[in-house]
Amino acid sequence: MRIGELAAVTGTTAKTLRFYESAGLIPPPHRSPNGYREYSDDMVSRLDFVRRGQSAGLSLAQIAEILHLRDEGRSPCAHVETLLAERLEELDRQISDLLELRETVAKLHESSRSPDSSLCRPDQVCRYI
Amino acid sequence: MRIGELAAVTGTTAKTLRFYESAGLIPPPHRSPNGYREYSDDMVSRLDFVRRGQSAGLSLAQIAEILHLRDEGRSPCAHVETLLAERLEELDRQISDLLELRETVAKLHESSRSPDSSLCRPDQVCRYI
DNA sequence: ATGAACCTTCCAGTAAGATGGAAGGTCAAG
DNA sequence: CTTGACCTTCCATCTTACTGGAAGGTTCAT
Repeated sequence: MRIGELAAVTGTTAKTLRFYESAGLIPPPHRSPNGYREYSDDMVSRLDFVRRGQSAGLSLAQIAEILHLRDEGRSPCAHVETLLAERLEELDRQISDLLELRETVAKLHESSRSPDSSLCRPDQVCRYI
Repeated sequence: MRIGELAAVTGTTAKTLRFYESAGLIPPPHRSPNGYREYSDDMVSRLDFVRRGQSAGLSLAQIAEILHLRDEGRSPCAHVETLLAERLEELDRQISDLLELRETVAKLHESSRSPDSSLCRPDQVCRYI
């Protein structure tokens, strides 16, 4: 199948697939005599894996690592477990950071809703922040 | 005060201050005869405001908007309230997205911890993702 | 007079994941 | 024969908030 069809099947674009190739996520495919990329069917599942990896919050670089392990015939299981554990820790950090920020912003917003603009003095930028 | 001193006082760098000037966050200051930037003391509070705005999760562009309103002599209160409300909505969206993602990743990670590698088949990239 | 510590401008690059466009080749249908 | 839908490469751009470095001017202490 050619790049446009593969893109349609996997819900992405030809542009993105060429980018994925340059990023090492998919191997350079065979070329037809006219120079067109010609993909085999198993690229579909590989790209599905990429999409699932992204849904799991992994970066393309991490997804590429996993794929490369597999390409070398090695089982990526242990590495995947590590990546997922790290991602989980990072998510917990991000979430608690955002919750803290949310509290800060909520307080600022609450105070900004009291329409007591007499307290708004020109010698400061904004009393709410 | 010169740029290095202002940077030290406000906890940033001369490089960043020049960048802030180019981004319209601080006005171009007077220059000494030798061409050095010469800042007045009220730049300190302006930069403190920038830092507080960032702590509230506002972008430099949003902070610049607020400062420009104030620079025009207009009260930014109403605009600030809108910005904070939008930021709060966005934070809620981000947080719930991350919580959802955390659930997904936690499940994947849990299943990846069962060391049943007999299920790891070479014809798929990784059964965990 | 010389070295350190400032300052200046300008240009380039970083992360991440694409996206847009130019200029051109290929192929099938009408 | 031409139109339209594909495909190719390469280069530039987007976002955000800086950061690095080159090449050079200024000031102060020793």
